[in-house]
Order: sequence, then structure tokens, then C-alpha cells
Amino acid sequence: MRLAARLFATQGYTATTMRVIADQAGIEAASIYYHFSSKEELVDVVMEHGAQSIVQHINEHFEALPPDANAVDRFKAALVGQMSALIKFGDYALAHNRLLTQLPDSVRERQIKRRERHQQLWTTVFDDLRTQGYLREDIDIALSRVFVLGFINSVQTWFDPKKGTLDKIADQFITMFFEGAAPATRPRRSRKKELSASS
Amino acid sequence: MRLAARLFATQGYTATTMRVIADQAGIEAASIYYHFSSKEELVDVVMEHGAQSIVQHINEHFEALPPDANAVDRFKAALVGQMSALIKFGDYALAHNRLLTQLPDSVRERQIKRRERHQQLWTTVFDDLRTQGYLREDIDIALSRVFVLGFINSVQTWFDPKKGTLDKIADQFITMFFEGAAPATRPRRSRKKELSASS
DNA sequence: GTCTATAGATTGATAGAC
DNA sequence: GTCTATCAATCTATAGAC
Repeated sequence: MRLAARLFATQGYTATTMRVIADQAGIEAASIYYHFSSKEELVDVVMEHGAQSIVQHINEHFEALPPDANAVDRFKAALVGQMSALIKFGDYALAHNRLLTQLPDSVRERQIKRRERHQQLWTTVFDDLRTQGYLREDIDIALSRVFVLGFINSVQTWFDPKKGTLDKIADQFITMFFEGAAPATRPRRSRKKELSASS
Repeated sequence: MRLAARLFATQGYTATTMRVIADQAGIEAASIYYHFSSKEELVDVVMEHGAQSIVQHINEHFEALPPDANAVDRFKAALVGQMSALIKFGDYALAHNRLLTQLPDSVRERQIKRRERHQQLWTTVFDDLRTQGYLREDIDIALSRVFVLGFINSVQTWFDPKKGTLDKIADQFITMFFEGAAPATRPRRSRKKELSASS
């Protein structure tokens, strides 16, 4: 139920009543119970759809890679894959991202288990980057991970398809992530002194 | 009401009932109406406290800077300021970040106006970085902005004070942001070919 | 498959005692 | 400032007609 996903995502679990969902769908609230046995089951299906869509979408981008793709290629594929999933299945993905803490215990536990596939997927991507030598030794891998995922998940709140494609955004992000935002012409900053003065 | 903030943040606006808040506070639901005239007023106060705490906290970090601080110093001050605000006033800040779409229209409009101070603050920081030459010309300032804020706002979900201070995390982030995650020993990647093959 | 009607529980909020 | 008691509205879910 696409409409339910949108409502859950924006209004929250409890605030989204069966009546409002039914209104949006042009039917009566009671009719929903022919398709879903309870509100819990409905939100569970919506959440699972969101989780599965994201993982599947990323895997499709992986499979489109040439066999000799390196860790950076896979990194970009995961990046574009998850970003486009967030845009394409926006309502489901948003529900999936924002509803976890609001759910009844039984549903929440099931969803946490489903997240593990997604977590594992990104762990592999970052481990490969490091073992293939694309990450500096002095950078914490867990930090760069939240760094990247924090960015990706914010995409839903600002992406405007009129202002550029996801592929271009991913390219800019990858450039920024690997090469940094500082201009090459400027010396690499005498940071030590500045930092101790400002902290 | 600190307890109300936590409940609003985790359960959402509608799901947080006056009775549950009262339970947590050890009083009866009716007693809340002596302090706040309605549930809307209560959530409005909580949200305003969150917004104000963050802006004020960042400004305190600004004021602690030496007079000759440059744009990068101010960048780090804003970074640490907002991160520590998110940790320190976690419940208020979380409520402030997640409740916007769930609120009744009247409350939501007021909160959106309050956000503008915060937006303006970061706009200034990034504009200064660019005019002082700390950002590459080929990087979109709006993109680097969501990049940074996406990271900062994710701090609440993973920060563990036992594993490192916010100041160290900010340092690592700044290094990664300006200098990039790629090791200096490796050539700056022959990306052009890889990209066209993988997209 | 969708409807009307309604049961039973819970909600935000008020009145009035202490 | 907090309580008990209660109201009107709204919620999820069910029963049974069509």
C-alpha cells in the first residue's frame, strides 16, 4: 500500500489511522481488514517492502558492474544504488528509516533483523576499500562509514531531479570523499597549530 | 519537560499520550494542564528548547574562538558545537529533528521559522570557507553542506563517549573532509575510465 | 471486496475537591 | 499543584448485509 507508506512516513505510526489510509485509497476503514489482518501487519509489510527494495536495488547495481570492477566501483554502485532506491521508493524507504522507534515491540524486532543484510552489505564495501588500499590508514573505518551513510540517507530531504542526476551527485561525492574538499593549489593546511588554538 | 522530549523523540507526537508523560513524571495526566494549556503547547515548548539549545551552543563555541580565527576554525567550532549540542540535549534535539512532519499545522509553521536562524548560521560558515579559498572550485557548496550536516545529524545514532571524544571525531572528520579519505601514497586514482565503465 | 453499524478501549481536556 | 472523576471524540477491530 503505497498510500499507507507515505502516511506512515510523514505522520508516524500511531498518528496514521486506518480511516485516513482508507480515505486516501477511496474506501472505508473496515475494508482494509480484508487485505491485512491488523494495523501491525500493514506496517510490517510496508517496512519489509522498504528494506527489501533498498537491498535489492543495490544488488542490481552490483550485478551491472563489469567482472573486473574494483572496490571503488563497487562503492559507487552501492552509493548510487541506495540513493536511487531512496528516491524511487521514497515513501517506503522513509517509513523504513523513521518508523523503527515508533513500532510495537514485536514488529520492531523483526525489522531490526532485516536490517542486518543491509549492514553487512556496506561492511563488505568498506572492508574491500581498505584491503585494496583506497583508504588512509589513519582514518577510522567506522567513522567513514557513518560519514557516507549519513550523507546518503539525507538525500531524500534535499534531492531535486531538476538540478542534477544522482549519478553526477555520486561522482561529486566520491571526488569529495576520496580527494577532499580542499583545493589542490593550497598547501595541505598547517592544521596542528590552528586546532590547538580553537579547541 | 525532559521526559516529554524523550517520549516525543522516540514514539512520535501522536503516540506520546499525556498519560504516559505523566506516568514518567510520577503525576497524573490532569496535572500537566496546570503547567501547559494543551498538548500542542507542550510539544511547542519542547521543540523550541531543542532549536534554541543548538543555535546557542554553536554560538558559544564561536565566542570561544580567538579573534584571528579563520574560516576553518569557525567550521570546526560549528561542527563541535552542533555535535555536542546533539549529544547534550539529545532528547530535545532528536525531537526537534524528527517531529517536524508530525506536528499540527500551526505548531509546524512556527518551528520552520525558528530553523532559519540555524540555516543562516551554516550558510555563513560555508560562504566564508569558499571566499577564503578553503573549498575547491569544482565542488558544489550546497552539496558539501548537506554532506557535512548529514554526517553531523547522524551523530546521535552512533556516538559512544567511551570510544572517543567529540573533539577527536571532529578532527578526523575535518581531515577527511578537506584532505580526503584516499591515501596520499596512491596516485589520485584514474577515475575517468572506471566511472564510465560502472555507470 | 466493500459496505454500514457498532463494540470496547483510549485519547485530550475540563470540573471541582483538597 | 496535584488529585479523582468524567466527558466527548476518536481509535482499532469485528459482525454481518450486499
